[in-house]
Amino acid sequence: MSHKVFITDDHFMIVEGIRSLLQNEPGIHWMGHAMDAASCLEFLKTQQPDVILMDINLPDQKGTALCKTVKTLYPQVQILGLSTYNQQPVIRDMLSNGASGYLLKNASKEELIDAIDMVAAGGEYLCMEAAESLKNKVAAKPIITKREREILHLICDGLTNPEIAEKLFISLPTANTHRKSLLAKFGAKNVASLVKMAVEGGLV
Amino acid sequence: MSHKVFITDDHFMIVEGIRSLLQNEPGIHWMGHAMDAASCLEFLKTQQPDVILMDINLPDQKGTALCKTVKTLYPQVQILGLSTYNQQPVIRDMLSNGASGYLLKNASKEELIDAIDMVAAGGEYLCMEAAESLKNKVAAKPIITKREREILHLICDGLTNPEIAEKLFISLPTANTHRKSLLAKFGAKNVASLVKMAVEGGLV
DNA sequence: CGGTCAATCGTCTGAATGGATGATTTTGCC
DNA sequence: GGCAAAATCATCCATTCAGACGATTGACCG
Repeated sequence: MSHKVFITDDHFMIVEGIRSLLQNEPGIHWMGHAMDAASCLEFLKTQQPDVILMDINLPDQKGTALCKTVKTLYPQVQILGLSTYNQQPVIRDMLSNGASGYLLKNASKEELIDAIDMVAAGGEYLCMEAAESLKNKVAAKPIITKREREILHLICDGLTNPEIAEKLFISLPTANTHRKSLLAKFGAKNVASLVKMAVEGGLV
Repeated sequence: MSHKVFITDDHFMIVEGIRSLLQNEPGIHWMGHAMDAASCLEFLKTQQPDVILMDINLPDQKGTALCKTVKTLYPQVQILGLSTYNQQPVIRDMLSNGASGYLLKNASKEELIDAIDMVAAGGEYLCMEAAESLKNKVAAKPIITKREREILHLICDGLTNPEIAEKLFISLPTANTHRKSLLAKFGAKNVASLVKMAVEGGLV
């Protein structure tokens, strides 16, 4: 039986590469592509593929958000995350938002087809690098509140406690409290490592 | 006349995509690809393309370094930087290391061919996004010394002045001096913004 | 209603940072 | 050899940070 495959990626060259790889492949039915989240959802209104290859970084929406939306509206559609580089927190997010697998863009043709077959059959597929990095780092992104995220942004922009307090119309001790809960939640011993984690975790 | 094109990129899908786009294009002679810097240099020993499409992130070497090497050994070869996302400091590095242009991987087929024609003719090509970001941000990466880079790494890892001093067998005032010259060179008012710039600038 | 948690405000304190300024010793380079 | 830059060390001082406490308010939820 033939798997219907759709791709959502704003990188034209990637789309073209995958199309070229898959279009003459028996067992794969190429449905087309979307360059952003909106067109992807538009497409899904009329047709549902078996598998969507989905980029992490889309122009109008985060891949993780789109992933969640799609899985809510069309639970039977399997999603395979696609990304250029190995980014643990994002992989984690994708999987927890319903993706069935994750693939790096330097994967071979065989790996790509394997992955599609696996997730179309209801299984899971993680490329070696992703699996490796999920094992090694237990660095789960902590759950922070809306206010804390605000403070985190300002800290990353180099604002001090007094400046944050002034900007948000709160007292200095309050700003300090938020800063300290951020440090505690991230397990960081100072702003330096906090900022590094935040930037690398894509929170900024 | 036909332009000889070679590509160096470790992302199989990209290579495949570009090959698919270019192989039937009149005026383009597809020479093949290399997945890393070493094979690229190996290939150049026997044949020289007119244009090399070169990824920024290679497994064995930085694209910028390879760029420099190639331009030193084969000045007549034109290099076109290729990358997924828009990263000002890297673009700057590529250009100052001899690249003739820069292209994002979401470029269209027309843009790709235009770019190849331009640089093959000895001209320059910058994709709109890259040109834009080079104009907007004057945030040139400051020149820092080897020692300062060392300190910068430790700061980003969350080490304090006393810890850095102990680790590098230098006195606390010295560690502090290095930290302060980093802040001065980056124009950062505290570690938070320093770390952010360093991480975003790809120095970590 | 009672429990939990986010968000706010507070005090106290030692440690670390950031700014100013100057000096000495290597080291690299012409 | 001699210059310039890098790397080292130093003192002084105000500000800021980070840890350890505690406390109140309001919102949401079972």
